[in-house]
Amino acid sequence: MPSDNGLNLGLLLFIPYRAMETRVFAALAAAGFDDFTPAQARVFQRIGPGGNRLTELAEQAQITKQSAGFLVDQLERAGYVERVPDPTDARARLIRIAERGARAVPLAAAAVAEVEAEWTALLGDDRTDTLRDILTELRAHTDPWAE
Amino acid sequence: MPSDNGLNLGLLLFIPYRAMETRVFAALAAAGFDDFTPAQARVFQRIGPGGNRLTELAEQAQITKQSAGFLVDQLERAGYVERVPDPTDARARLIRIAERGARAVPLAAAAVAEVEAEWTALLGDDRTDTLRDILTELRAHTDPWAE
DNA sequence: AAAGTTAGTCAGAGGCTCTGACTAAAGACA
DNA sequence: TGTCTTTAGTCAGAGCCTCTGACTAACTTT
Repeated sequence: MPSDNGLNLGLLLFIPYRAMETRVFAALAAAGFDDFTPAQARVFQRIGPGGNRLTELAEQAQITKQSAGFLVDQLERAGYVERVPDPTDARARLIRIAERGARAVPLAAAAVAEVEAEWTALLGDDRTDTLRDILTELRAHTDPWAE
Repeated sequence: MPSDNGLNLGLLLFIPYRAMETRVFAALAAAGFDDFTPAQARVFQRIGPGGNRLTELAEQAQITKQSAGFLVDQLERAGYVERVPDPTDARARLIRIAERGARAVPLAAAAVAEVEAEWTALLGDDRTDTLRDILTELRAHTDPWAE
């Protein structure tokens, strides 16, 4: 599906995304956080400071709540997240980052920062800022979850 | 894994990528090409004009050759690709786009173009060009397959 | 000619995601 | 209040995807 000018933007977006994911994974695995999968991480990544309901995580990750539940079960068993009752709704529970998860987060953030720094060294400050701006703008258009 | 300035670049790249993929899928499904999966498409997408060996497709898609073989089997059964002997190596076969696949390609390209046009309308010509330039530069750094 | 490498397949296991059906709690409303 | 509808989440089952390990056949190197 080429465009008139090189690869299509979809694939062009995917390639660095994949590179980032691989790097963050490798960094976490090297630090002993090797007992989770990419699919679990994609859910984990969406958990906000106050916790989220399963349905929210499912919608944001664009998977069914059954799939999200399956992944959260595993994250919970591995100690990355915990489920606590939602005080405002007895049907729901909030999924929160648990102790082991909280230890992984700064390592992941550091790995992200490292990759971003590499990219900035390559592109320069201005173009990196521009990239972030453009992607943020695109997000507002393509992601119903943009704040 | 937030950065100091909004979402991390990984997620920011992923969101529009996903949007593009979803749109292309929907367009193909609407035209009757609904008998293939995202995983199959990610392999199909890498097939070049002269065909490719299974191992090449596997490496580019970053999956094992067993997985690639599994997906190509299905694409072949559905008529999207065909395997022909590689004249230069009797062990290998070239995977080429077959008749049904060839009919899908222009539809996919049109869907990509439509989404890119939407994005251009949003961002403007200059910023779209800039985005493509930056991503192409990033690709050279993150993708061993960059030509 | 022998040894090592490469292309691809077979077999088996486990992980991911889906659809459909279900329970329980919440919200709407007469 | 009591009923109806919606929403949060789970259970069950099926199919798809991906991996590791082991293997065959053909090519390359020595």
